[in-house]
Amino acid sequence: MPTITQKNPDKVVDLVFESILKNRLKPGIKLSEISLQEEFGWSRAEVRQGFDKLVDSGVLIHKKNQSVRVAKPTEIETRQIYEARKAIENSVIMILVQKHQNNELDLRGIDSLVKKEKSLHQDTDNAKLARLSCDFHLSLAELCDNKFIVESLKPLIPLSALAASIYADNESNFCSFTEHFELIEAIKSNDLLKASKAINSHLDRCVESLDFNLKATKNHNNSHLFN
Amino acid sequence: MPTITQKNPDKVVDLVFESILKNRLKPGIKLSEISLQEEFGWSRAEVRQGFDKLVDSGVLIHKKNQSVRVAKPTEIETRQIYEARKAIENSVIMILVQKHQNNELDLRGIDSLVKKEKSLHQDTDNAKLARLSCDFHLSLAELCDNKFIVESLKPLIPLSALAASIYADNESNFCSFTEHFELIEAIKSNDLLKASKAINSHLDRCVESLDFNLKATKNHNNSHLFN
DNA sequence: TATTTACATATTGTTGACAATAATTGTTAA
DNA sequence: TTAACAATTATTGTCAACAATATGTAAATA
Repeated sequence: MPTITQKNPDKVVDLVFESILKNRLKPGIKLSEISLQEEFGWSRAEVRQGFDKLVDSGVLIHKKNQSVRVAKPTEIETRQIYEARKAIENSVIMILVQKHQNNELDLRGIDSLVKKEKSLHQDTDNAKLARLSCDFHLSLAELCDNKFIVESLKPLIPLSALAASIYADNESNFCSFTEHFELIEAIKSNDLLKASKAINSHLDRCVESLDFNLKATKNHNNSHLFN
Repeated sequence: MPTITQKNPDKVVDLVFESILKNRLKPGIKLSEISLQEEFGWSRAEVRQGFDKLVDSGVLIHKKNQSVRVAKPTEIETRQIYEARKAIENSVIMILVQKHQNNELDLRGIDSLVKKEKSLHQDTDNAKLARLSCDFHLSLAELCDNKFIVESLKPLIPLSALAASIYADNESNFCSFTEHFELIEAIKSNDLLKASKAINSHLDRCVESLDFNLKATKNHNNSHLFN
């Protein structure tokens, strides 16, 4: 975690991202500028700037003169999101294998992440598990030391979480920690092809495990959105 | 080209992108909110919103209380930019080959783009050629029908142009149209591996053709920034 | 001449006010 | 009761004013 001082609009972005990953902010929920202004003491302009960024990344939807809403990815969009993730993350893994081959890769952070996933899986704490799973994918990207790659992937993670929130009947095994483990093993084995197959099939299985007929059956309440 | 009505902040973004691709806006140039306000009749707030987006994408740099400046990618950043482009564009090409295998790909637009490149190359019109070259890469991405992929790639194109503006001694053959032609041929041959090699080596050669020692030798003037 | 200092100007940062629009509530009539 | 309409409230859209900061200029000093 970088400790650079963060402007309030960026705090808005992080808050919304975080709340989505925690499955507090669900697809379609309305977010008013004033509510955040009052809850966190930020000015309307600052909240608005944060919302603008989130709209740009596709995580929030904005129609003129209406409050922004949390995105509700359609089936087509969900498939596009995962296609884009495969595009980026496959390259991420290729870069990491090459780094590992050159002994330039420190996987200790990732290892401990997977361990945490394993232990939480036994406790069946779904919310935290989903959160860790997202961290896993973003942490891999960050190991590339390439901010452009990280920024490309970043918005796709909360979007995936939103898709899961709509279409995953059982979010616990939606993004499997055993596959994460296998992926790390593939990197450690310095086998490009094996690693490529691991990430692709992992992301493919994430989509396959979704049931796009579940759609509107889930209903959500608006309490305790942010914590 | 979609003809949806565009808000002024987005017009600011497009204007800056366009001016960079035309090589009018060069690395390090200062852009004041007021100048754009006066030149195009937009309000300061609108210009500011556009600038915010451009800062997010890395195309503009913003230090507190100072005017935004056009980014000056360092050597390391330039290599990262192209690494990210390889990540995304390699997947773009893979998707296009698969589409072509299924007869789902209309390459006529791209074909005519490459033809234009060829003819302009004979006229040695550098500015327009560089512009077309950028269009080529973005058009390929758009053929994927995946807005998330397009949005990931989009900011990397003007950043590449800025890098070229600093480090390319001769921008005419910096991004070679013959390689673009070969790339399209590879897609048409339905050969995944050939196409993958074509895009990777093309982007590699773009970086290799740069001279990172040229740096500060070029000086720029500030007239006629936008047209 | 070169450097510093003080002053004046220009630009950005922030906020608040007001207008425009949407969402909600209330009322009436069928 | 329900539907349609009107009135009210709440929220967003826009802009302008002022404060804070940086930049540019010119005088003063060594």
